[in-house]
Amino acid sequence: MTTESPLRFELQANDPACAARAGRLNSPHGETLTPVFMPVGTHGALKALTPRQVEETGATIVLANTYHLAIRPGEGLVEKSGGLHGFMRWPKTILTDSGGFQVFSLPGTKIDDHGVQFRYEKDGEPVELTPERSMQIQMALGADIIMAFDECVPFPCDEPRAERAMYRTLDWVDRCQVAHDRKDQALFGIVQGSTYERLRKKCAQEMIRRDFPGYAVGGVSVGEGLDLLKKVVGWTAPFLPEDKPRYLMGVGLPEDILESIERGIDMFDCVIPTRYARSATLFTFRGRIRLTNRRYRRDLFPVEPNCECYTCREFTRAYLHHLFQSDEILGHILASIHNVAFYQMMMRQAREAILEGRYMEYKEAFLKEQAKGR
RNA sequence: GUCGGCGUAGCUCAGUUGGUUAGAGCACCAGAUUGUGGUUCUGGGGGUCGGGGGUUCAAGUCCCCUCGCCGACC
Repeated sequence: MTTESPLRFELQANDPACAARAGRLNSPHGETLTPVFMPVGTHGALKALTPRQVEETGATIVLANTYHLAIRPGEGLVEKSGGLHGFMRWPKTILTDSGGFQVFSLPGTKIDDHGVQFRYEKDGEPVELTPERSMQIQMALGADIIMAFDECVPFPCDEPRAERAMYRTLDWVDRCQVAHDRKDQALFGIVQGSTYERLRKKCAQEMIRRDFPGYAVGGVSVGEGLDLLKKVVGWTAPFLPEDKPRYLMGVGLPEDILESIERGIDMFDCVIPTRYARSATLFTFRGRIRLTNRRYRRDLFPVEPNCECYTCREFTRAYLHHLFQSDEILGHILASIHNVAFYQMMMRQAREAILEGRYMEYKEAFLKEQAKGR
């Protein structure tokens, strides 16, 4: 049985030397070239950026969050506003996360087979999320891609607990499929299994059997580090269907992303470019720089000379240093523009390299250059 | 001129009846941040305790002189 999906994924190229792939992902809101990085706009906004500025970075898909939007402003209002696309005025593709990660990231949650109770809320009412409720919210929000409600365990996690969470995730994904009845949204399944090869493979098999238009690898970016991340991806990605997009959730740093592309991942999201931007940490081909450092006080060069973003075209490091020292909002804006643009540039280059069959060379050169900055 | 109050980190201040190596907040410097609460966390550099003298085993603390600022009164 094949689920009909509003998503079309076309594989364009496989790198001859590794599992890296280039493809095209079409949603009702346009085309996205893969591998792709999706900037995160949890509350229906990429912090510090207008949708126009986000588009100018080259991003064609962004992420928002079920849990946060259900609490405020409530999915009903969003639905009345024309869904997330109308509410936040982002015309391109949107993916919503299910709220599953908040089980891991928010303190004071109570979880059982039925669902999760969040007791942490400081403002707004305490919330309960179940697979059904998560689907209900995500259908109202109206994103093009929505995620199954899963249980994400912390790291480290012993195998029995990881296994219980994995089977609960499988049970919940069945309930998500039953509850999801909108044909203009694609529901992705999420592979869990912590850092255990046996569980990852089992979970991948079970997800594939349920036939989704795309598959995510979840339960990473919880503090496991690059070595384990590579292993987990290596145990999972090769078993996922070739003709469906593969999404590594919550990752990550440039090196995390490049290593995972090599292992066959197509989609990424992470708060790092935007969060780091707000604390003055900017990405360059020579590694990260921290603009608040005194050494940039009189630095009249752009953040990254080879970057064509608005920030790098127009402003010096010294000016950005000054903006951060003065707590000017513009510092956050310009830094966010650059970091998001930098990630998009990195993904374009990776894609080009795959299409030309030289991905490994590209990755090695990129990482070598990054190391020079240290 | 007289009387009173105050001088401790860049800033605002705490410092017990005299008792180890004088503290805090902010600022500054440097790290951390992975399906986001613009946060938060973790380190670090900084002091002739206005200056000088005295009492004492021991003084930021008590005494004397002196300098500066503030207030009140002549």
